[in-house]
Amino acid sequence: MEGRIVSNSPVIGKSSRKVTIRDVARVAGVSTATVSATLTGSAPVSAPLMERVRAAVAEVGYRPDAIARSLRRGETRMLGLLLADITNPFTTAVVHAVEAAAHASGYTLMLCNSDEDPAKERTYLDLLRTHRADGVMLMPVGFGRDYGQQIRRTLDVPAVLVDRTIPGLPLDAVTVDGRTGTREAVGHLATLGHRRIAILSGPAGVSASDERVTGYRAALDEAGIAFDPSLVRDGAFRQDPARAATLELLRAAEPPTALFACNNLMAIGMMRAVAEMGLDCPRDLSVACFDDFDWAEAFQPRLTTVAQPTDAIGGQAVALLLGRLGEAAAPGLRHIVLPPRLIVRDSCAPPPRARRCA
Amino acid sequence: MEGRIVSNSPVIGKSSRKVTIRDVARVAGVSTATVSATLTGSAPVSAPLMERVRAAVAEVGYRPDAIARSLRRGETRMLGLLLADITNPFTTAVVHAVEAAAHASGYTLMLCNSDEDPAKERTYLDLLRTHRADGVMLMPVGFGRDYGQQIRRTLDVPAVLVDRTIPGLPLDAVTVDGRTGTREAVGHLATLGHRRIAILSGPAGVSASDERVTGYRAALDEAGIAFDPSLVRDGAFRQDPARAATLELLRAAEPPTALFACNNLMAIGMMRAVAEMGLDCPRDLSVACFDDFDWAEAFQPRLTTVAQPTDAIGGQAVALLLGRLGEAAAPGLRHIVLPPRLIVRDSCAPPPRARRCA
DNA sequence: TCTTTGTTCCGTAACGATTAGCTAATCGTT
DNA sequence: AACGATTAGCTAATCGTTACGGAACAAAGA
Repeated sequence: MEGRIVSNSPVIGKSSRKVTIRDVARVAGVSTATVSATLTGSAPVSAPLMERVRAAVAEVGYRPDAIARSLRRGETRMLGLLLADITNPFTTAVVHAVEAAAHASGYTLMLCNSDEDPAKERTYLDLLRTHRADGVMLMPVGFGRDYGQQIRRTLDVPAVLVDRTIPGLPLDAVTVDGRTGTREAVGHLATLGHRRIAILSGPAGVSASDERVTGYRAALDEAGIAFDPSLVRDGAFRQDPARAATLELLRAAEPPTALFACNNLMAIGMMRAVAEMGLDCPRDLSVACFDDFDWAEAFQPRLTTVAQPTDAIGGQAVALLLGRLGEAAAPGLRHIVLPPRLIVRDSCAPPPRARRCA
Repeated sequence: MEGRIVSNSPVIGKSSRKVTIRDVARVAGVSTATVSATLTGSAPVSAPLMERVRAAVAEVGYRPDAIARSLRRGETRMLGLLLADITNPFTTAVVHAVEAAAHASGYTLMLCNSDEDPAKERTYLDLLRTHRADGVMLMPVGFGRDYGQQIRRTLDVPAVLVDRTIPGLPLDAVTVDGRTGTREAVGHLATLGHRRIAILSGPAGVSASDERVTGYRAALDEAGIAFDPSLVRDGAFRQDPARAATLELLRAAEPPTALFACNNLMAIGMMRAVAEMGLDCPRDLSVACFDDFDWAEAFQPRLTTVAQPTDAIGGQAVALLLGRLGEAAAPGLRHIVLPPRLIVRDSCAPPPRARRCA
């Protein structure tokens, strides 16, 4: 006979046979109903039987099967977490809070990353439906009227939008006040004396970007600075486009003296461009951005940022979603808007009048 | 009658009634077996019937229920992803690759974050068992002999260790060659003329840390530099301990002229300390670290780093795990060791002899 | 005409847990 | 002692899907 089996089974693999509730019942000498009752507490069980059941559970090494339970109960205790970009530190900070809150409430997360691709997002929305997630937290990537409608059609469970809202999509949402945050940061620049302040925006139509641009214009108005459309550049919330846009801005005939990036990725692209141009910050140019980094304290220039309350965002998102899961679902839509916080560091200074004098 | 129902149902909620395969079968005038066969292709179905089934599926808006399918088939097409720290950019880069690979193979991820807590890790291991994940990818947080045994007991499906190995835990693994990476980086510092090179290590006993310290000593040997234990400080792979350790090192009687941090978090802590001491890098002090950052090009000092191939790590981890899932599980253990890459930037320079002369 | 060989398709028994519905048994109360 | 009320535990149906064994029927060979 060929094909001997060498008995070195070092690799942990699938176990021999599934231990079911029936095995426990048999060993304990009770019915499966009683085992279930002791384990879930759904019905009263006498102390001695409980003891026998627990002993039997330990003896046979029984773990209840969540799949079977989900099928029967009609709930999975799983939440979909559909992200636009898991690589983004802002996202991961939120995810961290979401995970903690969900875990504390006995929910597990299904990780979905759309990679900024609306098609992949829809695929995942479908997947979450088939896998019967009890609810979904969504950082949407698309925009436009049709987009909202399509999500609406695919969605079939309670959902919460995180970071962005979608017009015409009636869902609970948790966002931060991008208008105020940007207004304060740009106001800070204006106060320092800057008159030509450029902004790197995200895609037009995305709420998080639009709000921030609105805040920018508000700050300009307050400072009595005329709005110059050529100082608003779309950096698509991504690093490379932001870098390119910054280079264009800085090479223009009349370059800005200050730059504001609407998110962290664009801030990196912006700073690369600044470094490439050989400019010293904040001497030659002042910069600031939305989103904070934990390394902002450690590298030069120490960036002035608008920090988002990522813990609160994640926690509130889970709270909102779990609120919808119970029977007593409040009727109206809920939109929680959290305040950002301006952190002033070293990257902003008065504009270089010296250059003009020289 | 009190309690009118106001017909403003703006919130998307649970749908009315579940559409099952039976509904499709009824509408198409076939058996549920035939519907299943057409949808999964598990058995031959004639063209006309297929057509009718497909039409019926579209008509009633049927989505197969993955929970029921999992129960019946005994596989969930879910993979557990048990992370030590989702906030770490290295981790998220790997997760990004893992997600892409898993998604491409039709698997969904269950996101678990142990937050560097062995107890939470075990809780999640249990949970993954309960939820019947088909396999697990694990970035372990503990160490020591007992630790491996405990994981072994809890684990019940194929698993792959990522980034770290555990002695006595016979599992497939994907890691990078930390020894070579560190040896090259520290060698680079030695070549520049540094003799007192300090290293911030992770916890002793963690493979990723031990390897890197080994590489450090190898580089010292090659350069003919005597090993000085006081130049090895445990930064626990975390930011604050690394900052504290760096301050101690720099305030010592005979401070090092170069610093190497064994991971990204410690690099940040290290740089904070350097900034706090008012030292200019690389003039006063040279620094380098394991792990690369995408903002390393954008801020000062532009850090010299040892970049890990995160895409490959994630991709290989999934490949290894999926390989174990099929019937034809290869007998032996597999351990894939990937090469890191030294990226030389501006943070290393010859040591400041000037200081000694002055 | 009567097998034989193939094809489709259907009925139905799992998968493993929960729970509605039921049967006894126990306990006070009158 | 009889009665309802309460309780503990059991049986069996159920969740939605897949896969096994066989039925029905057509084509082909004897």
